[in-house]
Amino acid sequence: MSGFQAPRGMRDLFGADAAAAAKVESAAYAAAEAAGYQRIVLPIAEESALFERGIGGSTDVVSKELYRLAPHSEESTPLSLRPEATAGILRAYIQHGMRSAPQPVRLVTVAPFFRHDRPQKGRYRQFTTFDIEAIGDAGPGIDIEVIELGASFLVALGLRDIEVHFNSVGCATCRPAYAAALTAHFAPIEGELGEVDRIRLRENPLRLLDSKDPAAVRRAESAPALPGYLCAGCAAHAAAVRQVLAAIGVTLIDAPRLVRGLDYYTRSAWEYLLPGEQGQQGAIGGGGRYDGLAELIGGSATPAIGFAIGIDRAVHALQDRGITIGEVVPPSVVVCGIDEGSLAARIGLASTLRTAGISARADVSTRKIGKQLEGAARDAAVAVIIIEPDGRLSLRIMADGKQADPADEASVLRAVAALLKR
RNA sequence: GUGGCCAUCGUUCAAUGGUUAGGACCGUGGUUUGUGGAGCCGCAGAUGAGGGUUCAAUUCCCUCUGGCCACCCCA
Repeated sequence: MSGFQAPRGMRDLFGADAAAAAKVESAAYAAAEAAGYQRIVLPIAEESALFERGIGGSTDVVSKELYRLAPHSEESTPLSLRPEATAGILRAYIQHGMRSAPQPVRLVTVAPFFRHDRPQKGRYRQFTTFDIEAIGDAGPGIDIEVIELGASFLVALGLRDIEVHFNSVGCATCRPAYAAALTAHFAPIEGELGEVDRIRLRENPLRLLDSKDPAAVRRAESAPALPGYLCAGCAAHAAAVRQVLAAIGVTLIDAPRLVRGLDYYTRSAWEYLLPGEQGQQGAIGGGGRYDGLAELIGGSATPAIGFAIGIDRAVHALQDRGITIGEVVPPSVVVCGIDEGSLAARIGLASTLRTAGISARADVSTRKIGKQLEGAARDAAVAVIIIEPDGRLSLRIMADGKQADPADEASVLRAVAALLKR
């Protein structure tokens, strides 16, 4: 068992796992496209500066987890593997002048992303997410559309007990005042805080609300609440989102301490959570509004909103609940032959069947017919076509073992088509 | 990135400081050489890597690699 292994935190997906992931991916595209979102396929790498400026140089995602590519030559611009989708999508929006298209521009992608984090179940260095971005609309209507789209996608997958935790993190005008209030609130106990929390106190006090440190948790209970500090615009926006979602049957759970990890979020911020799941499994996705991001990366002011749902985590959650979403489906017809000379005929006939829209494979072995039938039976084939030494074809129905008398190709093709139609 | 637990055929479990590391599943071949998932009989396949201790290491120690858990972070 020596030799090469897949890199740490990166997996080989095959068999049922690959089938499930593919199914979730196609369900994601179907859900998004049905709602008017168009696919966008982006480079797997971008200029490092895009992520540094867009996501925030002080975030863990950029400061510690970014896969920076070794420069190929002295002139080359530093590139990094994408750790998330939003920055790249907004870059494409700006680059291609999508602001002259009808707004909002609705985009969807299901793609792999890379973060150099310590791997764990549900947390991989290469992971796949389902991303939706709606760019160019300040909401709150589009907020509601996007939040509902993600929630109903997860419910339709079979995760009926998904919870939507919602908060408003304010905007550039109201958040500074709240941050100052939090700093003032936690400052008296600075000495009791851990090192990490002390840094947060200085750099991003909102994160203190997320701390697991007992001292910080206790202090957080009496912390001022964000809603009280929202400006009139943000408060009205959040109220509208809550009200309309309630009206259409999407229950929001208020999460005043929910603070998304990336710096660019404004106003609406939410997470899709599975209650009762341990570790990484619970946080299946999250989203937010990022009205300031376009300007940060050199575009004109453009409001935007989006979410990311982890495909890997969704698959794990489904598997943990015993929900089968995808399985390997072998071809329904196997073409066997009595003697080796029939190989060309076997492969040719299998191809003909496929052209006719029937899934089929040839048995390309030199095994005896009994072994060939055994293989077909294990693949749960519906029918087997046996090429007789004289070139005629026998159709055998696997369910009952009935085998018709040898016939010509045209009539066998008709019989197979009729059989599979039932 | 910090701390902890773990590592035997493809899978799942055994065993052991000392001849050929065992079973089950899976795979593969045979089963009077042209008719199926069973049965029977075969075959193949592992101590993650590198060091060390020892007469002897898969077993003890160290490092690395990888997995999992908590933290962190987030999808």
